[in-house]
Amino acid sequence: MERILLLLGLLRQHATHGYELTAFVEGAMSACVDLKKPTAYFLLDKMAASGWVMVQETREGNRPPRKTYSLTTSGEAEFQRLLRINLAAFSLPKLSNDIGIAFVDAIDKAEALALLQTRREHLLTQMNQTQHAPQHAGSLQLLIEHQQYVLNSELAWLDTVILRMSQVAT
Amino acid sequence: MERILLLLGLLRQHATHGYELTAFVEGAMSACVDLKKPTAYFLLDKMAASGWVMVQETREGNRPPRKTYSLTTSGEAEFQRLLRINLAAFSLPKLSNDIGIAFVDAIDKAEALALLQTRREHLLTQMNQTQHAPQHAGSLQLLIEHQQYVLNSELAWLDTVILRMSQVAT
DNA sequence: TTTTCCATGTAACTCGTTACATGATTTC
DNA sequence: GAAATCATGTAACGAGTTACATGGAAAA
Repeated sequence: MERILLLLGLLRQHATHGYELTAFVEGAMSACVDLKKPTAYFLLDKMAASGWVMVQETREGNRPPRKTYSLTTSGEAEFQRLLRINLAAFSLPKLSNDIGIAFVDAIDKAEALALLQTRREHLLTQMNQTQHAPQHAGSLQLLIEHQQYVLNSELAWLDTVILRMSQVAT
Repeated sequence: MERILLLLGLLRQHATHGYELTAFVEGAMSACVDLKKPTAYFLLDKMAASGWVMVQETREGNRPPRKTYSLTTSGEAEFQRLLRINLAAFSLPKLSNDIGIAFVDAIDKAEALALLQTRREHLLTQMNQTQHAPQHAGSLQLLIEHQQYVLNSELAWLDTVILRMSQVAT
């Protein structure tokens, strides 16, 4: 549902074909969005079948033909509907990645600290990637800002855990 | 994989049957973990087939028989393996719930602010539930603390977005 | 000349959920 | 007497991923 909203929102800004769409999502938005090519093509088909987008095939020379999608009136309506639902809702993804944290005390303190340092480096790598992400127009940029904000706060939390742990007796 | 780690970790603390396990997870841990009964039963079967747990059936009177699971040596080894992988890794769930944020500017400022207020209330409700969650032993408690920390930081972020938006011209 | 890019898809698979089935037993 | 609790599962479904297929064109 978020993915449909995303595709409708992007197509609303300007009509494009699937390849360009997925290239943009997997490129410039890869830091905060996960949408693979087959899923995108599948959803675009579905959206066309639902009448939310119009398809127009174009062929430039001998290149593989493009299917250019553009929002219909009912597509705009669906976008507005999904947008309202999404903005009003809030749900944290449970069971994210820290089940391990719940059982840290099952292993040696020194090794646990080393593992958490590795985790910390992965986090830093992701922060780095996010900072090198290209600038976006308007509220699209909020997505990236949020991602950066979350990574920052996760780093702060991890550091308090590491600190607490290194102070406690083995 | 996180779910297997969770089940192994809980069974390591003390052997139980599926019903009690799922009752605990869906009750005391419901704030930070999502694991439904059928999934749990399915995974317990799988874990037994993999030799990570031993099954012992007991029947009390005319009650439905219980299958009590207890960790084997290879189960403990698998737990240790998964724990190390999980602690060292880090990955944020992408496309969480704020695709809508990316398209806020597609709707009227006043309505957007109202929708975000609704979102804020959902957030507060979740914070409330988390604060009423029972205390856990040892590092299990860290899971809940993290959840509370994340909710707090999400609230702070949402408030900056609301503030920024209410200051900007329509 | 081999790799990468363009452009679209299909098929098989994994993982998890929802809804349902069963049947005795305690609680209201 | 009806509803909730105990205790385990099955079947159908949905959403998304990976791996693969195709085939020309541009770049290295």
